Amino acid sequence: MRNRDLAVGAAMALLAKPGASLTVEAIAKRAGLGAATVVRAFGGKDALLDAAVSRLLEPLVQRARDLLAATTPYEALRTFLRELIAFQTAHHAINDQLTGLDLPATTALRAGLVGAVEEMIEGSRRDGRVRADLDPAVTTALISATALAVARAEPSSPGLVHAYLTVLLDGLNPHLPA
Amino acid sequence: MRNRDLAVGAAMALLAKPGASLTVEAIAKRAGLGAATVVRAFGGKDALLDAAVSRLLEPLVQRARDLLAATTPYEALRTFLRELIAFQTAHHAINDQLTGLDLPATTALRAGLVGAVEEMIEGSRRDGRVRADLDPAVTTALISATALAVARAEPSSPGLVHAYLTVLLDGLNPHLPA
Amino acid sequence: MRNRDLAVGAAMALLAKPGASLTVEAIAKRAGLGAATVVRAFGGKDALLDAAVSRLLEPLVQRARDLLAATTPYEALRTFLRELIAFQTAHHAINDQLTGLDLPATTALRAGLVGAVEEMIEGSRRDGRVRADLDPAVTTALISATALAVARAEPSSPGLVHAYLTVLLDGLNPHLPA
Amino acid sequence: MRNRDLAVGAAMALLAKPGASLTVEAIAKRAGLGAATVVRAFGGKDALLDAAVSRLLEPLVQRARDLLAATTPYEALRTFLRELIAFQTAHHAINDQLTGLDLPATTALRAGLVGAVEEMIEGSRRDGRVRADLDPAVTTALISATALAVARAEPSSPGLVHAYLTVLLDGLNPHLPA
DNA sequence: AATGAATGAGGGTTCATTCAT
DNA sequence: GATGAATGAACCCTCATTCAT
Repeated sequence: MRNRDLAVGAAMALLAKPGASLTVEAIAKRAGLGAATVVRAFGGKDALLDAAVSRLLEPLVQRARDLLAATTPYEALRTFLRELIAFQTAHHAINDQLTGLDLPATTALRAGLVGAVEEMIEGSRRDGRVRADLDPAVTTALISATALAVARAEPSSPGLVHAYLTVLLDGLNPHLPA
Repeated sequence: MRNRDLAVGAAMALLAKPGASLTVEAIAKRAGLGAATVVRAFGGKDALLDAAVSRLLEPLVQRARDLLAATTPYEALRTFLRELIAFQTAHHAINDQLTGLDLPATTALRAGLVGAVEEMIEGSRRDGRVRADLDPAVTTALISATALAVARAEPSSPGLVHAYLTVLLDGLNPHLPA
Repeated sequence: MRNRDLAVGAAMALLAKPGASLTVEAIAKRAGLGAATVVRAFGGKDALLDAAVSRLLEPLVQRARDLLAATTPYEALRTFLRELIAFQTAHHAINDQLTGLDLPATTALRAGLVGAVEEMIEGSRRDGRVRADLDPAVTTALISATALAVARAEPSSPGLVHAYLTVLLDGLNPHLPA
Repeated sequence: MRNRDLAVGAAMALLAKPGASLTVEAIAKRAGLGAATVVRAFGGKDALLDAAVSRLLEPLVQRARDLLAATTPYEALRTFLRELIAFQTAHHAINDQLTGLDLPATTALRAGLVGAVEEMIEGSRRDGRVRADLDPAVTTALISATALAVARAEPSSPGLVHAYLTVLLDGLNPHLPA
């Protein structure tokens, strides 16, 4: 099963490379394998990419859960947002060329990630660190969508990320002036 | 040529239809033309889509300029943001299937749009309506990236848009609590 | 639409050639066309072969109907059987490489052909020319299956066909010795 | 080798299963072996299938010889025809997916089978049980071809087999009415 | 000038066969 | 000797582009 790892690794590398063509042949070549080999190892392109994206997402979801367990929801949110953006920045292509594919494991992980963020939001609200006049689910959706976008912005810059975090967290602050 | 208009119109319609296949043939069929005619009229698929997207973007840029001329920068910003999101919502596909294509006119218009937003930001800062601790260019980039993302979020909802505008504008408010 | 005819003709020729490989590329090459052209003209391999086989079967079905109208059922049966075998002989491959394909028009024509033969059988029974102790539908199935087989036998020979017709028709004779 | 037996057994089972995919891998999996092992043991797919089909045909040929030794040629013919059809019915795929393959042993056995049937025919003729106006070799070919076809007919039915045997044997009867 | 028709390039997938372990 | 793994060849299909009419 070393092939699976090679192929997944190659796909992950390509996912991280903006503009890379995600064809089976390109992935196989990068893995030093034949195209037929990677197809056989996974049973189809979708399954291969599902495995690759899942492998990228897994530690991220785990990290979100760890943060929730280790610190306050609001601190978890602040920290995780930074890391989420860094991750997305490092994997530009992860949401570009994947439309139309069937990626069940990836979908499940994404749901897990959204769930973790929602916990952070809800906890922060209970702690009075996040405004209570917005629906938690909507707030979560807002964060997910915008964090992803900031990461994908061209050109990306540390300043942009900082501005995003500042504006977002201030905008979520419950103690706003009238 | 009248055919150019027909083709551009068809492409615009398809761009607005999520999930539509943006093949030359599909565009030509919708335009009531032959595929060869469409290609010949533009010299390639890229040029055709460039024309179509430009035509979609043009009134948007114009609207931004009109708002700047008609009202205060901050009011212009608030109003334009809503309309920008509505536009993106109505043209989901506009940024999905266009990666990797060479669209010079579209790029120029996007720059114009960004420029107009930047003027709004800068004016708002001068008027004390937007915080001054963030770089205007970065703030503009932040708005552009996130507005687009909110529009493309699945599932989109009025609540999400409202939350976005609320959080963003509050986060940009210069009178924040310590 | 001259391409369609060329492609269908090429497919028909290949169908008649025992052992010929019925790939899209082989058909296209024989038609003097590119593989993509024939696929485009029909929308898929199945549709192409359906058209080709249908075109082969059509005159045969028509001939069966004409015979039914022109002469007695029994004469029609005798004549048609000879022609059916000759046809199958000339198109060996017609039933070999077609398993697993979706050929709606062909299926319909085959049903029409079976229906015509059944009419011949039933009429012959009424006229006392075919034994009545066998179910007409079964008799039709028997004739269809065996005629096809005789045609496909390797090596085929006029003697075999004659023997088949003799044995079959004598075996169907209602005036058998005790 | 024990593996040869396993592989041949698996191939035989798959040959009996209509619609089964006769790939090397499918055969190997059913045999509980690796695909490479199966190929290595036989030197190629053709040789494997040749062995499998031969093993299926062998007892059939033996049965034909036994019948010839045990009873009158005509009785042997009648009995064997029934069994031949039953065999073919139970091994639909045996002649479907085998076209184009090189199966020397199978070919030899088929020849042996045809030889046995020919002996039955010739003996029956000598005994006055089968008409003498047809060439024995041709009559044999007729029987072989049609028996196979009846077995493969879709939908198969006991009625069809009975009709076939009735019509064929009556048609071969030497005492026909003028 | 317009287009139906044609196609080369490229994509995903299957499979008999080969090879390193 | 057995096999998981690898692959080249072949297949069907899509699509932007070109060409003859």
